[in-house]
Amino acid sequence: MSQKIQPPKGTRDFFPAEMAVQNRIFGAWRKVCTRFGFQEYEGPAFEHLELYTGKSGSEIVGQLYNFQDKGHRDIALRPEMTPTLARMANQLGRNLKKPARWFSLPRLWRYEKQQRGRLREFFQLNMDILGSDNVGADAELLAAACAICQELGLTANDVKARISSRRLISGLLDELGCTDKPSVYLALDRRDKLPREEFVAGVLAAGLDESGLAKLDDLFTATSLEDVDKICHSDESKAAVQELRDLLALVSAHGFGDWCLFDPKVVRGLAYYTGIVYELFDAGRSLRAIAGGGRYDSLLEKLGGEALPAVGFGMGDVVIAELLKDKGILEVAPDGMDYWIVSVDGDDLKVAGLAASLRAKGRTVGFGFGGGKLGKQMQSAAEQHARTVIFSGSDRAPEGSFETKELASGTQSIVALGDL
RNA sequence: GUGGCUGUAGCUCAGUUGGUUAGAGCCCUGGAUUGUGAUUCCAGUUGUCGGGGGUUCAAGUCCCCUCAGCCACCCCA
Repeated sequence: MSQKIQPPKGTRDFFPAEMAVQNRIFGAWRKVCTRFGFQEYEGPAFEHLELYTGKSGSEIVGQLYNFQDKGHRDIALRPEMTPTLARMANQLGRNLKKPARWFSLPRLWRYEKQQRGRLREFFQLNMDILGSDNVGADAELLAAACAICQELGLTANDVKARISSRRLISGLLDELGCTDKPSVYLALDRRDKLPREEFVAGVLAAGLDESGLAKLDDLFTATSLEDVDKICHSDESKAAVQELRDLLALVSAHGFGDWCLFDPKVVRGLAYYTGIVYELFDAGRSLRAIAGGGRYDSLLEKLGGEALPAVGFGMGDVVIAELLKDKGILEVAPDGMDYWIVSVDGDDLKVAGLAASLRAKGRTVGFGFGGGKLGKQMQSAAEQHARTVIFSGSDRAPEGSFETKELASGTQSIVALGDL
């Protein structure tokens, strides 16, 4: 047993049963993306290491599968799709029709310790809109993320999109005299995990005073935009509040109002978000985030292209599959075939010829090789989930007709070849 | 990368304070059934007890290392 070579840590084998599940998730992703008018793109599975260190710094290398190729180039398996997207968009330059609605279903690799909902190799739907600074683009993506969950059989009772705004927090921090916003974002992102003293110390070190700290706490315990409006006074924050109101109205118009709620605790650790941010969670909050995204208006410029406003989100296949499993809606009925041919007289040529003529008509057809006992052949038909068995070489059917059996009902009949 | 828990047949698991030849169900194979499956009955195969080392007269059981899985931290693009 231990002699057998196991799959590498954090990877999965997809046997037909697992592959059917995977295809169901992929199917929902493609279906909804297409329904929303998005176009699919793909890039290389590996990129120059620089593409990732440029954006995230060299500490990211610890989380990457990277190596030197035979030409001594530093290469990394892609850990995310956005840098590739940015690179491709930059390549098109002014030829990029804006706004571009693009999606991709990349396989990604991250050198991390695996646990529930997090593996070293996984798939992640990426939906992005490039070239629009309109809040309608944010709403469109949020609606799409919810629509995917709906397509997979989930409801507003199962999934909640928690929405906030970097711009809102940024405006308040300016108002409070903050001198180091990135470290406050990090502290806020971990506010409920950090010991209170540590959180307070971090915030005070970033230039806020006691009253500023109290305001931050007020913001984080706010449950409505009305509360927030009373706390924040800067033009930037007021504009951000209005933007959130517009977003929620739009998402309601999209039909997903009850899937969404304002949650000032959503900050997202990532530095590059500039506007609205959101994360989708299972209602019980027992799993990791199902999806997360937001607006990143300065990222493409930072990666060497022209300034281009952008919004996007990512949804991994692992957490959503865990949730579907928990809900008991993960299993998919195996794809059966239309016909299974059972040979009565053992004439393989006859069977192959019959299969060919039915397949030419688009029927799905299977049969056992080399005939064998009828009972065994029938059992194979049942195992393959065939709907109908055709008996080939039966002397009970006239020339040009076949004896058939519906496996579900057990009823047998004589059917002309043209009617199969 | 840090810490905790777990590892027995293809799968799910039992295995007493260390004690002879390690068990059950499912699955699988064959038969009852030489022209009919998913029901039933009968028979049969299943293992370096994750791997390596140690303690002991004796280790699935105790100790150390290692590998793998789960959980929490870190991180979360």
